[in-house]
Amino acid sequence: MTHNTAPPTDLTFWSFVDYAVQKAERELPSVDAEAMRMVLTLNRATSMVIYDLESSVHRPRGLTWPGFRVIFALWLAGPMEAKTTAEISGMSRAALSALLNTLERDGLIVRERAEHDRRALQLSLTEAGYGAILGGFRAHNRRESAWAEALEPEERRELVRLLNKLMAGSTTAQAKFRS
Amino acid sequence: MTHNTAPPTDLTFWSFVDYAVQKAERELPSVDAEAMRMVLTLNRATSMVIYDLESSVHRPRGLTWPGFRVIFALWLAGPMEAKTTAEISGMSRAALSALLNTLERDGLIVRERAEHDRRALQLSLTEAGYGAILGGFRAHNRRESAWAEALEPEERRELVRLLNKLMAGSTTAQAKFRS
DNA sequence: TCCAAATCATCAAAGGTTTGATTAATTGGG
DNA sequence: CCCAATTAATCAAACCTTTGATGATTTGGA
Repeated sequence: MTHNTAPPTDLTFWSFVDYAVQKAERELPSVDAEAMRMVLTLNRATSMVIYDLESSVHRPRGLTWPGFRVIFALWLAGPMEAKTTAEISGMSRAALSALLNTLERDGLIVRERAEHDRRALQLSLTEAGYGAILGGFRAHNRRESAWAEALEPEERRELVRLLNKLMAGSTTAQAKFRS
Repeated sequence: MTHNTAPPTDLTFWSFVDYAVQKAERELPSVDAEAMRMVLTLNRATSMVIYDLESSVHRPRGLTWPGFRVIFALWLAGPMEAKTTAEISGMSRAALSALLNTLERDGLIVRERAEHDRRALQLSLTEAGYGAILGGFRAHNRRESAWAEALEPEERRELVRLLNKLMAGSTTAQAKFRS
């Protein structure tokens, strides 16, 4: 165990990436440092953006981040089966089930049995749910704009392109997906 | 409410971004579509990568994703105060407090009072914790490599540069940070 | 010196996530 | 036509996160 060299005392959420990559290379020479840096940076950037959106926009309005994602999906892809909602909002069916209890209790969505398949659930927004997403999304999008301003338009497109390419690679990488 | 046009029935986690951006523009003409696309894509890509790492590497080894982050930080930045651990692993002090109960119970870390300030907590890895991170991180880094292969080396560097620029902009954007 | 303000950690309540059952409904091959 | 396999949803237990409150310590200025 090589905990001898004292780490800088002023490590921050930002500066930790550089420090970690260098230290890991010394500790474990076989490490893929560039991959490590990429994943670490991706996580940090996303975590910052989401924390800002959730804490400054959605929580004050009574929604959690996952709650927002579901209402948002229902707003845009309109009444649909719960299975689809889970898929496009990126959560497991079990997680959605639990989340729907809260959203239903708060009067934002309605659960109904699907007609063609009595196992399936049909989800739709209530008027209150529609109102919540309209107001919430405007504020949400203003924060998105503020973040986006950090990059030039061309850089934003390039970032999106690279992220899409990364996601497309998940097949080759044999990534595990949420079921 | 304009839920008239039926959404495609084959929406997936991937394809939802394009659909959502277009629909939002029709629904709310004032929307900043490019910012929306950027944040949506950033979230999806990160969510896929983290889900893969957590479910294929860490959970099978008995660690959660947050648990891994803490052990990882302690491995690289050595014995340190809990406050610093929370900062560099990106969680609130309260969240870390709860998480430490599990890690301590599992014998991976040790909590001690700091000598210079009896309010503070000094955290360090146990031998078991050190063993867990060594094995876990190797597997973790192999998955990171697999993901990184989707991009050319130059593209990986550019992605990191853009993400860092985005984070740097959080100051200008007056983002809210975790306390 | 002394006490109010600041700082560190934990607690409590409400919520969301994961994995691994379990229950209900539908499907498809024999 | 019927039953086994599949599929949709929910449940249960264990965990992590958030916000807000509470208990210790330490600090800094009167």
